[in-house]
Amino acid sequence: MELRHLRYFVAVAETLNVRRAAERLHVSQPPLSRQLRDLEEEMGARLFVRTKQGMQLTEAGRFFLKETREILAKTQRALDTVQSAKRGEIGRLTLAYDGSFSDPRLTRVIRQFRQRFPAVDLTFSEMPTHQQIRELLDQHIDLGYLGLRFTELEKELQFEFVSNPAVWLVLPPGHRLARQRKIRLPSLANEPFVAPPRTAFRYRELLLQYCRAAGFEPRMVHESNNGQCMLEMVSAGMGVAVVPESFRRLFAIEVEYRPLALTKSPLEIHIAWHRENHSPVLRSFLEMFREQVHPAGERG
Amino acid sequence: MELRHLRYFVAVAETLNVRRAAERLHVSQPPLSRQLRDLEEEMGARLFVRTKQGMQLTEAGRFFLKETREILAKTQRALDTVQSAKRGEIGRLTLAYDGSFSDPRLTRVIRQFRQRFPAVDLTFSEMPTHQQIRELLDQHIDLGYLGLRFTELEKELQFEFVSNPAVWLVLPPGHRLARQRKIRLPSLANEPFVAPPRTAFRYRELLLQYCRAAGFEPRMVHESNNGQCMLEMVSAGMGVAVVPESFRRLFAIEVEYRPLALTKSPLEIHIAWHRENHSPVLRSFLEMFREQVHPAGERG
DNA sequence: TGTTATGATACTTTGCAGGTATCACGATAT
DNA sequence: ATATCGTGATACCTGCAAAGTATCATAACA
Repeated sequence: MELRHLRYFVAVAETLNVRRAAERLHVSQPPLSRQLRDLEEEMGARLFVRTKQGMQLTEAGRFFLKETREILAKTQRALDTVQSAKRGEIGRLTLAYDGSFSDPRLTRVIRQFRQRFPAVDLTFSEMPTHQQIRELLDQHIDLGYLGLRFTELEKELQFEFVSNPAVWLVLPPGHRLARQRKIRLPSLANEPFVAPPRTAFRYRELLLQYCRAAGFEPRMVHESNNGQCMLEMVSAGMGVAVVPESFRRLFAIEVEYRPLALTKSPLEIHIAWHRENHSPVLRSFLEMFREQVHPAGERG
Repeated sequence: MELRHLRYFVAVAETLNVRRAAERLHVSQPPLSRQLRDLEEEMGARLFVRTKQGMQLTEAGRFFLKETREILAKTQRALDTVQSAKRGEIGRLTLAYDGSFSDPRLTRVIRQFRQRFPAVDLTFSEMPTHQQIRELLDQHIDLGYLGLRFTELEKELQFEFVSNPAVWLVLPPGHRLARQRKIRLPSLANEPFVAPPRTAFRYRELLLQYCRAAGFEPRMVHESNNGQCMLEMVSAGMGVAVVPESFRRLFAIEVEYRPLALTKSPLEIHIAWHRENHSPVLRSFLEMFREQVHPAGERG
């Protein structure tokens, strides 16, 4: 039995007239008669009684009609579902972000996405950059939001630049440099630095490079475990630190923020996904994210 | 799209291996590959990603698999339903009985049938014989339970003899004939007869024939509208009547019943159905009814 | 480096859906 | 009565597409 048989059966059951049904189906009458007969033979039951004028459904036929209509409707829905899935309006999306680089644009996109595609099961979790890389490679998450670029290292991943968030100098309250409004790197030559967490080793490397370019080797002290910890240490007077601007919003810790005069921020926010991840849901999300980050008028 | 595509898709989705799926489907591998490709092309979406080792479902594929399984299960159920309907285990059955010939065997069969085929929507209603004939001819009811035979008249109907219920003479209380235990027809030559209802004209005709055969023309008085009315009239002393034995159970009216010595009862209970009614439910009912009326050991 | 698995492709065969012509039969009109 | 129309069924032909055979490209694996 094929769907063709069901489609033909419904047409005849609805018109109770083989010729008109054939017309509606855009076939000639004899093949339709034949298919009907085949269908009846296959299930070993009459679905119609052939009377003088037209056909009449049998008891079995009436039941079959009801179920057949449901089957055909269900196949139509299945096709629609696939279309939706294809357009990325359905499915699952797992994304991660590095809390140190919290970006209101990201949460805004997520909110929008939830609204536009309510059928998508969207989960996201906080995760440091280095862990995101691992999870992306294992295809455990669909999209990462990373504080640094790893392009050269990870050929299996696709990176897309988002922004260069500024970095700020953080001073203990009342620090002598706090009197200046803007501070240049060389002024920090003799300051102890609160080191970024070991996990953010690439950021640390970049900081070192900048300092060396400014002509000094920074003295790293009291390595911290996370952003909050870094600020606590600075607040306690253990040293100065250089942190992403997002920290100002994230932590309510009593420290002084000062702009740092740098030719270019060491930070590069990227989103990243696995090259072999062709999920249409991901594509939909990327589209929406790009629109948020580079609104239509702002391009080129 | 045909069910074939769905069956093939499920097999491949379950094995994630085209060759093994082909084996399971008893086809060779290339046609299966081709059908899969056709299916994907038709809905313009990839259902599988072809990787090094075997196939992997896409997001769309996973959704489609779920719905496809439901569709296939539903078609199976539809086929089963038709089989049940064919065996008369499902459907509708409308039957009527003439209350004047109420028969405990009929209600017993109905009770049994309800139990055995709970999925059958069984309705039955009281209806005088002549009306049943009309409704049978119009195919408004499936089965009638009639007090008289109409075989010669109604070629479109199929009759089946059930029984010859006895008729009883009904006398007003204290009537002179009530002293005899059994009464022969000629004794009634001079009695006024309470006539059966006009609708039961065939019964009336038969009664007349019997009386004429006994050598007298009965004097019919006070034509009644129904059985109850007949007995009321007899009870009021307006005359005598000849009624089916079921009246003794049906009506609690103060009259005297006496056996009537007749060579053969004028009553012939038949069941009847339309010749073109091939409803399997009807056939199931008939089978059960016959078993009740002529139990297995009693035949031949 | 051969062997064995994977799925895809090229080509042939064949089964069957669909087409045309026609029949049998009944209803209806003439 | 007879012709005409409408019903579905049947016989037969055609063509397409599903299924089969043989083979390839590729990757995993021994």
